[in-house]
Amino acid sequence: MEYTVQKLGNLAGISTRALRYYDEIGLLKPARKSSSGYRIYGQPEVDKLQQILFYRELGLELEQIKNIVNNPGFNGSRALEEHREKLLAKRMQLDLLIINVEKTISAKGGESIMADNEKFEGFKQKLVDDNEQQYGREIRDKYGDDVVNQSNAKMLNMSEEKYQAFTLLEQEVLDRLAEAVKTGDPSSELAQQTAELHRQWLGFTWPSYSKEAHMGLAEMYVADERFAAYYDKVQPGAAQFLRDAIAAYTAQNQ
Amino acid sequence: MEYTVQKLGNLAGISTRALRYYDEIGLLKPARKSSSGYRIYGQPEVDKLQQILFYRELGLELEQIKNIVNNPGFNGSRALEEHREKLLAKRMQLDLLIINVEKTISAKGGESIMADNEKFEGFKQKLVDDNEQQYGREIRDKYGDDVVNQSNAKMLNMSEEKYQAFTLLEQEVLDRLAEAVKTGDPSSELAQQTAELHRQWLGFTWPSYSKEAHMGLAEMYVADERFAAYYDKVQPGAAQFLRDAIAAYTAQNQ
DNA sequence: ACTTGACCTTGACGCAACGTCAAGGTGTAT
DNA sequence: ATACACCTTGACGTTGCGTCAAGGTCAAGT
Repeated sequence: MEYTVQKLGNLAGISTRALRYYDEIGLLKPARKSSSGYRIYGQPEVDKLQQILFYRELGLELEQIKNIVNNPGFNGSRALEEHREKLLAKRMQLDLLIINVEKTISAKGGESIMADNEKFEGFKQKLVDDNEQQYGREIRDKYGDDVVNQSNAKMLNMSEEKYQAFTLLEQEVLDRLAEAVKTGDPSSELAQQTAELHRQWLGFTWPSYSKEAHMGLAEMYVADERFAAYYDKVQPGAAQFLRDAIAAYTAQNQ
Repeated sequence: MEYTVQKLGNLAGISTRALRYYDEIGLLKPARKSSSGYRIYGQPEVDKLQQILFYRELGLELEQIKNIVNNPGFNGSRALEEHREKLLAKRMQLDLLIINVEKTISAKGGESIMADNEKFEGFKQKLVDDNEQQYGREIRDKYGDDVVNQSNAKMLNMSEEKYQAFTLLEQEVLDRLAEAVKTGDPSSELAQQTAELHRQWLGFTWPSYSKEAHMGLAEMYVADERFAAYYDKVQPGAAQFLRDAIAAYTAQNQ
């Protein structure tokens, strides 16, 4: 089946202007031009447009999309698998915002206290995630990790060194957590070290620290299974354990 | 606590440039200016910025956001409730895309057939949803439904009359489904009428119809509980029933 | 007091991704 | 031939900043 700009635009839900623009920039060329000059698109273009729309949804710039889909080595199936992963990640990021708004509602109702930095939970993560979507895989493969890390660091207004320390500390939290969980005791030395490391990690993105906010975040980790999953990859029950460790940590440092 | 542009920008994950721009357009004015001309923000501005970021996340233009948050009647708590609703809707819309990519992967693997129009499921819904976020509540309240419906119709490249018919038919499907489900028989006259109405509804957005695609969509309705919920609001089990009705309908019209 | 580096200001240019409009050609049904 | 929907190219304009320049301010260290 063949499509002119309006048919294809209707099919996909984009404007004819966008299709002409995509032609102009070399992102999506029509299969051919009719004798009267009309753009005629075919099946391969339909499939390619689908890919383009997924990439666009994930926040990539058109020039980037162009470089990806027009690469001779482009693999449509593999790309689809990646879209899926990234859409799931985007969904999780959206979940962060939903939880944020729910917490803010709760705080507004006087049921809890919310620190200023908590009010922006999710938005900053979105920065890094969006940056990762845009530059992550392709650029890492091509230029190595530094370019992306620099960009992520910039997003969070950190030096590259600081960002590296940030990500290393995150890994250390996970590693220490894995060990601590084996003790089965959230107030054990290892568990308290984990909580302290976690606190240090928070220091990178929080302008100020409070035990309440720390505890609030820990509660969030277990309040929703989607976030518990991040820590439970270390060990089932690790998110709960970390919450308890933080509870002990914040109570002890009162 | 008070913040200068960089502190507030770091807190919220936005650039100093954005904050200055927001000041410039009157969206977010600082609490005061220091003797040296520095912008100084306080607690009310922090809360307001959070609201702005939620609206921005939901796709509203800054001018629109400005009109909303600077309205003397603006109610922060009510706004937060609305953010929550809309974020959940956005999440559902994202789920559509995830299911689409999963179906495309399946089709690529030869496990199923996928029509061209199915490849863009979710993207077109995104158009209407985004439009609704931008213009829905406030404009409907202010000017009535027609302005938004016109805009939605334009999004889907329909006349206003066609869009009205489209939305009315959608309601009719739900109404007929409610009745049909009471028969308990997916091949009953009522159930088959429902499936026929559903097919007509699809005719508004699909350039071509196929039984396979129809069946595929019906499977989607029950494959994921998040979408089943849309039909199950009629009656628990209605999504399943509709799927079965469509199965009978497409088998019978073979 | 002076220096240094981080942070602040205003002003201005430029960009991505189109939306909109104008002028004129094409296809199809009546 | 007419009418209407759709096509083309060309061009201007918009939104929301990113980036840069020039110069002022703040705070800690010497």
